[in-house]
Amino acid sequence: MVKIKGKYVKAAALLKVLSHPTRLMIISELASGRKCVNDIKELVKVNQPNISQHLSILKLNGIVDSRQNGKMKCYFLKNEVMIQEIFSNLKKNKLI
Amino acid sequence: MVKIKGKYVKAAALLKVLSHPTRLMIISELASGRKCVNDIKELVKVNQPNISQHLSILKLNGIVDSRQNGKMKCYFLKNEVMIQEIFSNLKKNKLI
DNA sequence: TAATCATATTCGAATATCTTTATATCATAC
DNA sequence: GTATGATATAAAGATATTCGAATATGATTA
Repeated sequence: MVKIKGKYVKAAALLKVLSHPTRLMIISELASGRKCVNDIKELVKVNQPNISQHLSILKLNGIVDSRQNGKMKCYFLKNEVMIQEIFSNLKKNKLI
Repeated sequence: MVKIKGKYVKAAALLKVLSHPTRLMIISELASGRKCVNDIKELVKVNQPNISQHLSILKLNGIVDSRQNGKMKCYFLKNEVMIQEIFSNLKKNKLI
């Protein structure tokens, strides 16, 4: 009766990516539309390298993607439906 | 336009508790009914102190509760609706 | 009470994560 | 090309997490 642990490892990894206040706030901001790094930095009130690092983690984990926009770089949610669902779940449960 | 960061801190804290494969597996097992520590240990295939540690984290964070049952201790999901929702969400998105 | 089964706690080592500071890269304008 | 604005990366230090080993506590029965 061995459960397939791999799935839990993957799910846990995604949840871990989501389990940081700054990253949740970034996702929340991107849920209302794509934004460039400087905007996100202003909205989330975290210094620039740190924002970049968190964006990098989100991107590596397939949660956001980015596109160059002049000398700025815009980030947006990649799998919006899934994230929206997880977010509506958190909201429904009064977690955000 | 400052967002209330506190909520994100709380939500992130909950997600962090969920973001461990062993804890996800424990929750998954408890989703089908209360079980005592030894049963969980067998199902999840983790040594006893480690199971106890994870159960303790889950309990401290209000995800499970326990009741003494003879010389055994049974654990069960505390806020089943919320957990079921988060789980059905993960399942729907093929994460577990 | 002593023995035993069941579970919990403590501690240390290894590892991972987070933040800050400094520096590097990249795209554009001049 | 160089300068500048925007973003990324690297290194370092601080903190947190995880696990296993040893030990402790708790409940029950003899």
